Amino acid sequence: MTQLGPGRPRLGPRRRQGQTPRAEILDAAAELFTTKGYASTSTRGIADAVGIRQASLYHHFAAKDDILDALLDETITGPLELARALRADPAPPEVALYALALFDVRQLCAARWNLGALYLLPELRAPRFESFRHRRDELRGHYEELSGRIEAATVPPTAHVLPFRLVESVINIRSDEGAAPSRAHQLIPDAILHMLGWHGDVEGVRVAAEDVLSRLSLPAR
Amino acid sequence: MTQLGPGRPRLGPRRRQGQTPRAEILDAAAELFTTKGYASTSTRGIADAVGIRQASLYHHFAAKDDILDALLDETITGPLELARALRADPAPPEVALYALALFDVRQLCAARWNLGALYLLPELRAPRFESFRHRRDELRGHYEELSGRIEAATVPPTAHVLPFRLVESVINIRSDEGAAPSRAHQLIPDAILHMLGWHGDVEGVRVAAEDVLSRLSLPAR
DNA sequence: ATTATCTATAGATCTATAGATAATGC
DNA sequence: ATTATCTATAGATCTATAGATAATGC
Repeated sequence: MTQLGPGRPRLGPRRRQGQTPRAEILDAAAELFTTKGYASTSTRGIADAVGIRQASLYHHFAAKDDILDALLDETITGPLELARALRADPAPPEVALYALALFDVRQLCAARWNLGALYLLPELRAPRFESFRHRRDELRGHYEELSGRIEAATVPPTAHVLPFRLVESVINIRSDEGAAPSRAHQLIPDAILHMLGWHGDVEGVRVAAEDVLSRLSLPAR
Repeated sequence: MTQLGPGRPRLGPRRRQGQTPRAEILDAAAELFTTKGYASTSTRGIADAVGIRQASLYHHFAAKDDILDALLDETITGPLELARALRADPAPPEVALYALALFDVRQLCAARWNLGALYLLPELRAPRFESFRHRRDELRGHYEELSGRIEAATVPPTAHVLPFRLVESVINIRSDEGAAPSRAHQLIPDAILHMLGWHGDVEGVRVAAEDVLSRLSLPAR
């Protein structure tokens, strides 16, 4: 075992991705929370997956729910900041919506674990996670606002709630099929425009959306 | 307290919908599982919600997971049987898909609790629920098969995975907004056809789909 | 006799804390 | 001195079983 810094050595080898113990714990918790759920995952289970003792977790996180909160925070920050930036941007709504969906889908697909599945955990209704819920509600609001600004008389106005849901579906697809379809990056944003009854030049919107993303220097991670 | 049959009387009054103790337990469990999750709901919590002692649950269900399994079964049976019946039906694919989505959305919206949320519980990955997962996979397959049969060259073939996901989105909408949009019954099936690039007479498809549903005598419950 | 409840409890967790220990770094 | 781990354990659960009890029904 290579000793990398101060502190008593671990009994076993490192098993997890991540430079710091904190990152190792988050990686293990992400896998377990997304596959077994939050309450079904014990702190002992996380510690075993990391290769440390159960009590050692508490040197890095004060409580189990702080681990989940850190994961949620990590996942919502990117899309939420992009959505805020897009609101101040002159891009037309179909381009802004396309860019937001594209970025969001890319992040959901690229993550090592299916972190989006954390959003669907019933435990998030607990007061502890209220602040996360507010941030997610804000993101949802941005989607609905952009969707509502797209002119398409063929579709009823209630349809503006659906684009956000179509992006979310990437989570369920990954969850059921192990991975999202390889073309999801185009598929979902395209489907959003079709669904809203928008029949302009989708190809052109895609190019413009990529432009906006690089201009806002928020490339998908 | 009205004594309705044999057995030692309860200490407290009846609090739940349902004619039988079994139905009362399922009603309470549905509320708790959908709002707090499966693992976060204790058998004591269910018993308290019913108004009986924790141990009394075990007269009606051999184990906690049998309660969840009964709820899952109740919810998947309707749409799955409809999907099987539609496969043997001469209706064109856009009508069959519309009918299936309409029925499914209606059931998801009409249920007293948001039972669809049970489908998304991470605990369902456990071997215990394999048989339910198979039935759900079959339903998903029916959606994809029907979607693939709809001719619409404007959309890539991968899009056939999305109609099922758009129906599922009713679950998330109910979960986030307390209720589905009042027009969801039309909104989602219509959006599915638009999304697939199908530009025929949606009005006519809707009428035909209602016809198919009454012909198969599976009105939405 | 059968049924549905009750009381009591075993045994297995699970989270979090207290305090010891073994490294590094100043 | 600081850090990251370890051992040990308290106290609070939680699921499921054993066996008693109080109704109805034959």
